[in-house]
Amino acid sequence: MRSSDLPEVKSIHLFETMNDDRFESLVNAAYLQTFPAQVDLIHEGDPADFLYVVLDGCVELYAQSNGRETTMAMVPPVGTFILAAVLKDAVYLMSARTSQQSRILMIPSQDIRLAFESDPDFAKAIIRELANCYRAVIKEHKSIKLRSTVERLANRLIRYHTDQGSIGSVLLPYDKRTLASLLGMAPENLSRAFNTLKPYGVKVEGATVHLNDLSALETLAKPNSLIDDRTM
Amino acid sequence: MRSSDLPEVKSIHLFETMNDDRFESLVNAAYLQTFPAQVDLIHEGDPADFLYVVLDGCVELYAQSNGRETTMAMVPPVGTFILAAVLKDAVYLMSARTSQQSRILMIPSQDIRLAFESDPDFAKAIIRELANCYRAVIKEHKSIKLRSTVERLANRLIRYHTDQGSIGSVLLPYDKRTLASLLGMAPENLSRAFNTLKPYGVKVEGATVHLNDLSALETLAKPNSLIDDRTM
DNA sequence: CGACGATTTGAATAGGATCAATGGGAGTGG
DNA sequence: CCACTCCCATTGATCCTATTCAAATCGTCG
Repeated sequence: MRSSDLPEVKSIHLFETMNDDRFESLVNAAYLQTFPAQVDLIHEGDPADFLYVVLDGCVELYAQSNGRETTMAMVPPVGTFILAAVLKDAVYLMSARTSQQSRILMIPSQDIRLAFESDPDFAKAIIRELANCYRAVIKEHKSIKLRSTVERLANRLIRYHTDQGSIGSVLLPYDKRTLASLLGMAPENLSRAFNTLKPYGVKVEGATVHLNDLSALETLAKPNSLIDDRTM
Repeated sequence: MRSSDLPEVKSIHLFETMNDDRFESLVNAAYLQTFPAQVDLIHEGDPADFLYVVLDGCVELYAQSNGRETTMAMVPPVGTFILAAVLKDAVYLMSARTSQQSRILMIPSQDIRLAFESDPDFAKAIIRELANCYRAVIKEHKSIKLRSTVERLANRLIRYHTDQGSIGSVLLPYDKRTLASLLGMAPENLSRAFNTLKPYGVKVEGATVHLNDLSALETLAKPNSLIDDRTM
C-alpha cells in the first residue's frame, strides 16, 4: 500500500495504540485495494484469510441459508469486519460485498494473530473492538425479537435522524431493499411500514425522509437506549 | 469462597492460562454463592459490577422492551455471562435469572479489568471467550432471520440430539415456555410446531422428544453448520 | 425515447400471535 | 392416599402481521 495511506489507517481505533514498528510490519504485509460496487469480498464458510478494514465506501455483511438471504450489518468507514473469525482462525459466518465503490484494507489474518499474541496493547484494542461488535449484535437481536417491523423502522429513522444532526429530515444511507433486509422484512413491507408511519409525520421523498412530528414518532417507537444507542 | 472450589474455577477456559498468583488474588475478591431457582441476578441497564460464572445449575439471559420479554440465551456450566459489559465498564444489555438452583461465582468487574490490563495471557483468553460469544449471537441472529419457527425448532432438536449422544430421543433441557422464548415464538406456537413435526417422526412425551425419523427431520430442517454448530 | 431495475401498490395467503378454554401433572395439605 | 390447587402445556378459534405473487409506477441511465 502507499505510504500516504499510513496515517489514516493508523488512526483506526484498532491500531492507534500499537507501537509504530509493529504497525509498519503489519501494514507492509497488507493489501489496500479499491473495489467497485457489488463485488463479493468473502463468502461465508471460507477460511478467514484476511481481516478487512473499510476505509472508504461501505460494505454489506449478509448471510444465506436454504435459498434465503438477509443483510446482517452495514460496515461504514472506518470499520473492521470478520474480526472474530480471524482471531479464532475459523471460517467466516457471514459473506461480504461492497455496496458502493470502496477502498478496503486487507490484513493477512496470520499477521493479526501474531500481533495480538505479542502486543498487549493491540490485544486490548481487539478486546474493545470485539466487545463493541458483540454488543451491537445483541442489540440487533433484541430489536428483532422484541419489536414489530413498524417499530424497528421507526426507531431506525430516529437513530439516523440523530446521527445526521437532527435537522428534521433523514437521508437513507442505503437503498430501500437493503434497509428492508437489514430490518428483517421484505421490501414491499418497508413501503407499507413507511405508509403506516405517515400519520406520525413521516413523509418519504425518494431517499429523503421528512420527520415532521418527531414526538409522535417517538411515542410510537418507544426508543430504548439499550437497543438503539450506538455508543454504549 | 472455599479453597476446595479453586481447582474447578481454575479449569474454566477463561482462567486456565492465568498465572497462579494472579488467579488467587482475583478469586479472593470474588463471591461464590448458591441461589435458588428464579432469582434475578442482574437487570439490564444496571452498571456492570461483576462478571458472572455459572458453576452449577443454569442461568437464563433475557431482555425486555416495551412490555415484551424474550429469552436471549441459556448459560449452562461452566459458562460466563456479561463479559462484554464488564470489559467496557458499561451497563448490562441483558438481565439474568437462575432457571434452577445454581452455584454462581461473582468476580468484581474492576478486578477483571485490572487482570486483563496486566496479564497478556488472560487478555488472550478473554479474546477467545468474546469471539465465541460473538459468533454464538451471530448464529442466533441468522437463525431467526433466515428460518421459520418450525425450522428453528427442528434444527434445535437435531442439535440437542447430537449433544446428548444421538440416542434417538432428546430430553428438553428447559421447560417449553423457555424454549419457545429462546426460539422466538409464543408457547402456543411451540406446541403447534411440534405437531407440524409429527409427520417427520417427532413424538413428544413430556420433556422427552423421540426422533423416529431423523433423516426426514433433517430434510425438513436443512441444518447448516454455519448456524447450528456450537464449536466453530 | 426505451429499457431496466427499484419501488410502490394491490390482492390473496400464510404464518404467528392473541385470547379463551381445556387438559394434565406436580406439589400441598387434609 | 386422595382431593385440591396451581401452573404449564395443549387445543381451538380468531385476528393480525407480514409474506407472496402480480402488476403498475417511478427513476435513472444509456
